[in-house]
Amino acid sequence: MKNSNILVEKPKRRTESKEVRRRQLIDATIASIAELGMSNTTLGSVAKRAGVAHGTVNLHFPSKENLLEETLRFLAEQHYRLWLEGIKNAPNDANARLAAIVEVDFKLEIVSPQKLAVWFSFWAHANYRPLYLEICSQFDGERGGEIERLCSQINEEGGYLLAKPSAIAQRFEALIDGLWLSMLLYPETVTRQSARVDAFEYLSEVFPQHFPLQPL
Amino acid sequence: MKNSNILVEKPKRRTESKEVRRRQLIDATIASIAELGMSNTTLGSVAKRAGVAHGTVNLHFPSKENLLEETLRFLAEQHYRLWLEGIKNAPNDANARLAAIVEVDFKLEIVSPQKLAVWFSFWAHANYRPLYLEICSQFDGERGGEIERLCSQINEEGGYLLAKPSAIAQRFEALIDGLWLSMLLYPETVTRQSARVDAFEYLSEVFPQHFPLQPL
Amino acid sequence: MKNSNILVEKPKRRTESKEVRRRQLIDATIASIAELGMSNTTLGSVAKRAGVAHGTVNLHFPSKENLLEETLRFLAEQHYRLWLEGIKNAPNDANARLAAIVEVDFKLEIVSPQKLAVWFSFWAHANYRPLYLEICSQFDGERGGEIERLCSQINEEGGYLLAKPSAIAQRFEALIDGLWLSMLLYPETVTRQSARVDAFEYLSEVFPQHFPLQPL
Amino acid sequence: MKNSNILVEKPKRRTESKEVRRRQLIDATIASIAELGMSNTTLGSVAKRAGVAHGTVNLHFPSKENLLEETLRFLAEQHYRLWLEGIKNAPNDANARLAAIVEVDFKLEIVSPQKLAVWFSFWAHANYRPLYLEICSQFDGERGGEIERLCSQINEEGGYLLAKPSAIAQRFEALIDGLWLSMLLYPETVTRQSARVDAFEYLSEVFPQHFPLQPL
DNA sequence: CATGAATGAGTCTTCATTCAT
DNA sequence: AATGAATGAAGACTCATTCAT
Repeated sequence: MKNSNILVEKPKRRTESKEVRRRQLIDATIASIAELGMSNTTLGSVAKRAGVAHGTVNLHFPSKENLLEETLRFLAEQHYRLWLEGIKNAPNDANARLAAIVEVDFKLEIVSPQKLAVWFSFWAHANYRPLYLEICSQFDGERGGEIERLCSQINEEGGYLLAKPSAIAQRFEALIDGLWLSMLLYPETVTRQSARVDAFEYLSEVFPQHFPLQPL
Repeated sequence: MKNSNILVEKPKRRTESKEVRRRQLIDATIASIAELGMSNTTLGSVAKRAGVAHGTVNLHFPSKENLLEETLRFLAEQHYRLWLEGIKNAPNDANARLAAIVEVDFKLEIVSPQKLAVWFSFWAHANYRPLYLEICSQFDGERGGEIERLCSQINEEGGYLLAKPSAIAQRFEALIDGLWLSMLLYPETVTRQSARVDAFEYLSEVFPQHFPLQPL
Repeated sequence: MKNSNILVEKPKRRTESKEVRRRQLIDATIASIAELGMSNTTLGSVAKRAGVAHGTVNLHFPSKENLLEETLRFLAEQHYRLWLEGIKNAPNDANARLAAIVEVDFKLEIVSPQKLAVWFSFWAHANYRPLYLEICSQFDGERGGEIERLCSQINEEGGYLLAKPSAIAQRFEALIDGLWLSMLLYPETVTRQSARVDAFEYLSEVFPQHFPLQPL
Repeated sequence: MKNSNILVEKPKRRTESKEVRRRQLIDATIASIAELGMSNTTLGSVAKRAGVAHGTVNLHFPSKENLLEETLRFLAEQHYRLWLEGIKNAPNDANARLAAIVEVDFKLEIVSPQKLAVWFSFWAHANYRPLYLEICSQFDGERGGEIERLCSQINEEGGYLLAKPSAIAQRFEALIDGLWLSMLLYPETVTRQSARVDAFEYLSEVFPQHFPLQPL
């Protein structure tokens, strides 16, 4: 009935606008969490930033909790999407792919000050909101696996004789997380650029041939 | 100014029991934040865990905000105290001192699951609670400076020819933070022991002579 | 004034479908009140049961209050209509007419579980929604008058020597209401049939010659 | 500790005052339901009538639903208490006891206009709030059993030859409920006194020797 | 010192009503 | 006529803080 006429665009437009509104609200949520913190983020603060009325948030998200979940999911999916794109477009050698991963991890869309704040807010709640962890973990696993694979390959190629590429990979991931934290806490001294360089320098330390030190 | 030395506690109260009660409430706060998250931590949840009545919390801390600050201060102080002790007791060579610092950073008293959760909760709020940052930053600065100094010295001693010991130092700190996050999020796979080893392996990578790889 | 004859519906609308839709919504209202209670009945719950969109209810009824009024009016009218029909079709003797009234009062269309629930919901609000009472009272008065007249006549015919037929009539009406309540509260033990028998037994008690006890 | 000194009255006073407050809030709930109806009764309307602040209601009752339940329980218990007292103080013959039951059922404490409104509000919700029914049913069952027993006894004593005393009893209970409804809907014409007389007249009709008609 | 009753501001959520499509 | 997105007022409930005991 409603969609019997395939040429009718209305239903689609409605749906679209609904998606737009959801996205708008998620953006507002990110802004609010970044600005006020998760504890001080209220449906009011979100609605205000989205420029809509109070009740509109609950119209699109059944509950505040659901809004937060969807916000995290959005961040996770965005990271995943850019990550896929990054490794797809990278040359097919291991170090180029690893580099591509790093580049994504320090793209503005991923680690804007706002989004950093949101990521850490969610992580701070991971213990008692298992769903938060779940939302991230699929991608995290996939990414971790890929990094490990790449490290293994590079290790072999270079004959670096390092015992456990898996340890290097894990350490590398931890390093990036730590750099993210530094960027969050000390944005004046640790910038996106400096952190990115830092990450690459780590790769230079462990895989000197594949990642020759950039002369600054 | 007001907080010229943020980590130094107010002069000792008259009654000892008052101090005891304060400590009890801070412990309860840590437990509550770890268990319920910061957003769900209420004076009620703290009082319950401390086994005292509702109003007692406000008797010892003028406000909830102050309780949180004092809790963070307690954690920061504890870390500072153990850190001081660690480097005081360490042999006087640079790598021993650096190792001592790592040991402290993975002591149970510092990175128990509870305390990890609390640390990240505070960091997640650092952006809009500048005081939180302030409380940490004095110690963080001192520790960072020391690490940098030690790295420089080791670098010189070993003739590692790495361009910037300061970068190594920063990267090292970031790595530790990242390991903390891994311990928080994936306590099953990243334990205190494994994370500690990871940190030392990093030192082995950059200062192989000073930190020879431990054969497992 | 405005409601000089409260039970008479507004003049027929232009479109037939409008009337149909109104009836559909009233049925949905009855279903919703029966299922969820009056407090939990929302325009949403009504729309859902009617299978229409949210805003459609307000298209046909200016307000929720008006919808409720019209629903009550519908019930009252329906009772009135069946009552008129019942006494019209009854033989012309008093006891047959009284019996006819009882039969109507226990017809499924009048005392279905759903409708019972709705009746009592409205009565529970009669105190502060005078209009509800008004809607019922015209019919109630007429019916009460008729019952009293019939009782008087029967009383005279039978020479029962009961002081006040008016009291008998009132008592009889109260009994029926009470039986309705029993049917509402204990549908398992008090059924339409058993309640009907009960009502007739009462008539047997007071007018034994006119209503001889039915041997079961 | 707290109660070590048996002479200390404080703890008791506290408890007492808590009970007093609860009662106060239940009274306010009854007043509000009677005045505004159940749907329009809010925690605010209750708090206002009790002369306390908004949050105080939730301090003593975990939820609005619980407040309503406790209110119903209070009414049911009050009825039960007066009923027990009534039959305890009555002479030991069946008709006196039956009369006592009627007297209780029309006592002002039981059928004040306010309380009538509340009773019917609860009954109107009985279908989807099974707990409401549960709260009433224990007493209702006990009372019903007693009435039936008394009717049986009276029937035997009088040799009334009425087939089923149980039916008479049920009818009697229904009649009282119906009279309550009349009192609720038409307080001007059906008063406590008139309804009480009505009930007794019914008994005169079925048990003429035991309940001779009162000459008015 | 400690208690816990009371307060009332703040938050989430629901929902009647409006209105653009 | 019908839809359903948007609104915002109102309600239930929470909780930091106060204060009498």
